[in-house]
Amino acid sequence: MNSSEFPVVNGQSNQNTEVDHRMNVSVDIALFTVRNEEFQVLLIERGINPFRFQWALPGGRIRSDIGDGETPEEAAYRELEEETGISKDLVGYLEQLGAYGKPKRDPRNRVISIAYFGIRPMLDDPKGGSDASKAEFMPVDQIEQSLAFDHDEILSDAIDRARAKLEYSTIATEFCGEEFTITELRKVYEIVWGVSLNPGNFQKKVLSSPGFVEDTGRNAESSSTGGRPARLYRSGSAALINLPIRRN
Amino acid sequence: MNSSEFPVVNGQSNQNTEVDHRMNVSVDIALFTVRNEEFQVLLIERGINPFRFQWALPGGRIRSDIGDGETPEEAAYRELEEETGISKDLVGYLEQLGAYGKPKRDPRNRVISIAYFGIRPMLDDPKGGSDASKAEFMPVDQIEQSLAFDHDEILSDAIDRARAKLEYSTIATEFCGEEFTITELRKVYEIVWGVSLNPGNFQKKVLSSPGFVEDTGRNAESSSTGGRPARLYRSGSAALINLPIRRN
DNA sequence: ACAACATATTTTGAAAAATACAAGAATTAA
DNA sequence: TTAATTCTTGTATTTTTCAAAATATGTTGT
Repeated sequence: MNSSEFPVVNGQSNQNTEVDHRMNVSVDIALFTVRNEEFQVLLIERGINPFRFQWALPGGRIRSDIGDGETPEEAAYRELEEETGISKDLVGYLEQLGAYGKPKRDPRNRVISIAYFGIRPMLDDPKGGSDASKAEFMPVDQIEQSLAFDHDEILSDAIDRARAKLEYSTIATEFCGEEFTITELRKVYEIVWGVSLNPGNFQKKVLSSPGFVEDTGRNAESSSTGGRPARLYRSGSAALINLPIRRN
Repeated sequence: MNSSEFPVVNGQSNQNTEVDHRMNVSVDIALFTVRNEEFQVLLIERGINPFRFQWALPGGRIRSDIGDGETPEEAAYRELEEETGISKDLVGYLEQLGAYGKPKRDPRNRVISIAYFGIRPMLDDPKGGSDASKAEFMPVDQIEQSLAFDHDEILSDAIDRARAKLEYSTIATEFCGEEFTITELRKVYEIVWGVSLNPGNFQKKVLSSPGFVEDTGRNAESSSTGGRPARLYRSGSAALINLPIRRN
């Protein structure tokens, strides 16, 4: 089946090796948070064509002129800060979603994009990007227009990934602050999944999963609405939970 | 935090746009099978430097000179066939694993690799690649030397992914032929996970998972060693199973 | 040929574990 | 005291595990 009689090796085609197959490689980041009881994602408004004035995921090209060259993950953090002002230490979690490489995904030229999905803890400050570019967290189910490039597809995959990871991992704690109550954690599940969960069962499940959360020994400040003060927990050492939390 | 006062947009850095950041993009494929009661992966022996005579995952560059340009997945199938003679229709399953982009992963120049993980049904024929290059299925736990490039890392991730997917998906059936017995399916789990499972419980779990398998109404040919003839099943319509199969 | 045994698949049953649902107890503000 | 909220407990149901038995065939010995 091989058109050549020579062994073919990785990273080296059997075509004329003078042919330049290089292409642009970019990163795109779907950074999620829970704010205002909503599952939100960070978007920027594009300032130039193509897709000028349309919303897009933050991102940009991986640069080869920084040191020995940057890793895709380094590029993701750099672009996130450049475009939205959110620095690496404000990102609680980042993992690669995958590569998106349809030939025409960028109308200008061939660009392969490595997409990341990340989580930023919910904070009280409602501010978006800190620089001139327009960057905003927007509720994922209230995005009316379609996003630039293939970012609708990337965002859809990222949402699926985020929802799936809640089941069998402890990343839900990344949406919370340093310390949180079980109810706050449950609200993350309820908001991201769009369901309601039985508080008692949820509490039992979380506290019986070894390493999910760690008791701080202190209680949360009692709210102005009364009620028994909730215990404060912090994130535990486990990354995975053996018995999944179900969505129903 | 942004060093520029201009809005920064996706796929377009705020640097001098004349700078060429393009790089080579390749695909690598970890194609698994179960043969000879072993969990095996397809490897090729490299014919040229770097890493000459070392084993590597099959793969190669995405080409931009084919039609409008090929998708990464098309490149994966093409490279697989070119390097090992295994055509697309012999691959039961293929999914993207992720992008690997450490700056020095290829000593010659910057190459981003998009890795795929695939499954080929177990077949009786023991042949490897059909062309001049040396391609062989090798048991994953008997790979002594380290692989070329960062393929050890890619293979390790692919193995993890394959093992994890058995739990909550029906891809185990992709390791089997068109028709199979429950015991054959159980052996896939046992071999890939390296555990032994209770036959009765496994049977109950599989048959009670809607759409996992479909009864053909026929039995397998009785073996020469005696025993009750096993019922023949084929793969069902479901891709996911709600209650996972546990490794224990 | 036929009984007795071996081998392998499939089914059944009971104990244990996990889950869902519901109710109640604890704590504090109003 | 009442209301609101968190935390705990109890019970019925579902799932899972472990073990044994039933089924269906091949092999061996008489």
